[in-house]
Amino acid sequence: MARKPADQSVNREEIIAAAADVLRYNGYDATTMKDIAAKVNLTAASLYHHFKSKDFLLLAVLEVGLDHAIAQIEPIVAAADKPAAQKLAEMITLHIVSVTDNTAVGAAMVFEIRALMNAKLPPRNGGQFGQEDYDEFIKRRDSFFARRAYFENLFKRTVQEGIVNGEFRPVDASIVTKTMLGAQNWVGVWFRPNGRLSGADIAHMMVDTFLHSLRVPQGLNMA
Amino acid sequence: MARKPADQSVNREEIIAAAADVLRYNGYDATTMKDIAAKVNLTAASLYHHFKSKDFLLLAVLEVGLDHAIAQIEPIVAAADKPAAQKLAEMITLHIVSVTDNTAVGAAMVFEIRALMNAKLPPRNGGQFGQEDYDEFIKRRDSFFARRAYFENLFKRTVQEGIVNGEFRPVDASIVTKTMLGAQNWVGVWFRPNGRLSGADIAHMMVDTFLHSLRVPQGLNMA
Amino acid sequence: MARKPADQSVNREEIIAAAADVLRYNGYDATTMKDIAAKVNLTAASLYHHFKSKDFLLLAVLEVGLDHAIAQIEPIVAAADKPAAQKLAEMITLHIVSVTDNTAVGAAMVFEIRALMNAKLPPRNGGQFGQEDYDEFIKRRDSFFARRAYFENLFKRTVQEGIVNGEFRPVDASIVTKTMLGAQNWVGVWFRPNGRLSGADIAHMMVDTFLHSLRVPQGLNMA
Amino acid sequence: MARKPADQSVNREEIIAAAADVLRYNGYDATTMKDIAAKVNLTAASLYHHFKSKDFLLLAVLEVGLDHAIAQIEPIVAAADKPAAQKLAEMITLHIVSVTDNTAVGAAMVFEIRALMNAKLPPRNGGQFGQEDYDEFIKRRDSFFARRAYFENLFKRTVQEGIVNGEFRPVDASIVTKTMLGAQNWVGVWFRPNGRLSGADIAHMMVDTFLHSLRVPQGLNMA
DNA sequence: TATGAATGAGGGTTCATTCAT
DNA sequence: TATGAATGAACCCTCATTCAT
Repeated sequence: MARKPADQSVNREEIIAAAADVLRYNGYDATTMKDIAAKVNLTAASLYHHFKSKDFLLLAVLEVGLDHAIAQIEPIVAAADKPAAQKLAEMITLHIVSVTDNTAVGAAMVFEIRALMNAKLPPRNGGQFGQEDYDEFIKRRDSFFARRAYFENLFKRTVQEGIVNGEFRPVDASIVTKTMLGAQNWVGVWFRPNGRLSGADIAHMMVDTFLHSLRVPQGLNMA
Repeated sequence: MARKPADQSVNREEIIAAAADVLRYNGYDATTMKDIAAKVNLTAASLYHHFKSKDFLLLAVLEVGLDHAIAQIEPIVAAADKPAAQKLAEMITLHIVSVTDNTAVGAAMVFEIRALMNAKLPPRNGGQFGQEDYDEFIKRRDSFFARRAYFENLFKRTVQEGIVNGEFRPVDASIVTKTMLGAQNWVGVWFRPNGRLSGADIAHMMVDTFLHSLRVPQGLNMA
Repeated sequence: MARKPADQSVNREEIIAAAADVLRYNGYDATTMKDIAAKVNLTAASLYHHFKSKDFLLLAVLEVGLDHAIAQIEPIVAAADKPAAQKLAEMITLHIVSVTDNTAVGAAMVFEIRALMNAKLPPRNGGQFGQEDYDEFIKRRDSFFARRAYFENLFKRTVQEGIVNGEFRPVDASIVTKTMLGAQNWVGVWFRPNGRLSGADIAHMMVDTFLHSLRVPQGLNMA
Repeated sequence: MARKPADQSVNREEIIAAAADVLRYNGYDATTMKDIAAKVNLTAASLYHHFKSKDFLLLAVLEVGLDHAIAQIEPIVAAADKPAAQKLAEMITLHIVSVTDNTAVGAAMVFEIRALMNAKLPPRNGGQFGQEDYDEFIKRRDSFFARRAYFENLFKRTVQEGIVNGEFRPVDASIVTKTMLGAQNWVGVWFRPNGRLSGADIAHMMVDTFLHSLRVPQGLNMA
């Protein structure tokens, strides 16, 4: 007994996408390997050809989501000759849209960090899950957290840039960043695809909210 | 042979507090009845004398947390003769401090809503868990969600009040509310008790951020 | 759903006895928790109330078997005023009979040592199987091996005693001991309860074989 | 895309040797097809081009081991004009050295018989594993056990020969044989390649032990 | 021949829950 | 009230085996 019915062979990316979907809605613990497998027409056992364990699969999902998010934001931060306000507007927009449209990003941002932290390896008893696997996991997990901090830092730097520029009021850039990201990530919690507003609509309003808060009132400069 | 050594018998409140603690850090699925019981020096079986099921216990925690949050906020909203800006400042402050200081509130706000939504009762019908229990659960759960919407609405109404007043710019009160609450709830995700800033400090900055965003610039009125 | 039909509650000793039985015939890997549970009218899950894991259960079986074996042999070795030959005769007899009659002893002597050595802890992923459990296991396992060496040493000392006495020929006591124990333990491999010979019969012949080999021929002393 | 890099194609013998190695140290159940395959740089799937199943592979290992053992012993037994004592000495020596030096013999003698007895073929009938395969397995397995009995009998016959000769005391040849073989096989359990004694050393001592036990004391004949 | 992908059948283990005491 | 013992259901994971390539 083996083989798939007939359709194409499934690859890593498809599994990650499927897992991100399920994970986002059910959470790590409530998601079973069977749930994920079903989404790609496989059995749970088959997933183990592609990922060493459920933890590694979670890790892969989060990595993909975070990479996507960073890839979107990074070039904007790097742009020269662009006001911080405009950068921030674009960053917020791209991030919110990522959260609403890309399940992996949503998962990476919102819910499953705790599961990753709590992951109690080494997971397997007597199997082929050895010390190297454990080490790899820890390494990648730490790397994920570092990159996550880096992601947050992209926002913080832009806020600081604006303050130095004189575009923004002098605020605690760290807390303001957490405030913005909190609001943005939280979108992943309440957003409903078929609701009144699209991701772009929401982004537009949040940009307005935060830029209004940060910008130095232009009129007052004259006074 | 049984019963507890000598120290006081455990009551509902203690269990709820213990559960809130564990729940907040580990999440619903990762928390076992044994974990919770251990916190109050009981066995898992004993918890069933106080709560009909794990789901009911979760519900109780969330109800307590939400009640607490509402109790704090409600009187502020009700106050007459107080500018919306001031009301909002007080509301934000109280809520953030609740999230950072009260585990039940933290749990109710941040993480465990999904678990409540996914709760699939009753696990089995062979036992003493009957239709009435099921009905009660559904009723209380729905009531919880309604109250949660009510809680959110308290913020939204205040924003609207400010807009009508002329204190605040005309914004989409709904999205602004979600933005604020997202940022506030997210504090529960990243806050560390012994960090650089206290809950009050954080609250102070967030109040500044959001009021700056909402307020109609006074100076410009003159221009 | 719970409780046992009606009959008595099962205790550790019964489970160990049942496990020893199954283990001895099927070997560790081929024995499932379900097999063992079935022998005592329990489900596999119930075994976990009594033993932390399959490995711990194996350990318990081996400890009981070895303790039994040592308890039988030790007093004989300690006896003063008894010729080494007689001691050895009694020791061999008791040990062989233990092997044939007591499944735990049989298991401890013959087959499951390798399983114990290969036990790949920590076994459980995310469960309540923590570092302490791991440490306890390692400690008890090492202790088991030490006691096993001690058991072997009881035979070796007796052989040496006989050599010093002049009762026995000067031989390599270590290898002779291993020879004897190998032969004796091997009985557990081929012995069939309803065969031609009882454990006592076999013991009698082995005693004859080894004493003949060890004893200094009395007649020759005269020559 | 597949096939092995460039080095020679793997053949049955190599696989059997590799399997014997792994089997001897880990036991049948704890050995996976992947383990064996890895030893010869193949994948588990590839093993099925050489052996119909894991059971057949085990059988092959045991057959090879037993054949080797018999091939060594048989000519000695057949020799005319050689005292039984000398025959036995040579037989014991060759067998012990086989056990210590040849993993297949070690496996065949010591550990894996039980696995062979418990083999429950065929696992599933949906595949290409048909009735013929089943019959072949049973036939070869029975043949193996018969040859194993024959092997034991070679020793027993020599003992009997010595008794008839007058070289040996009248003993229960069957039990004495089992005693000797038990001791010899047990060497496979405790022998460590880099220990104090070589296989030949051990053999020397065991020969001494058993011949001393069996031989009619020469000096006493005179008395 | 060789292999990657897939799977059915378990196996060990956890856990919410029940019930007799 | 409290608990120890018990269990059904489910979960993660492994493994021998198959088959298309």
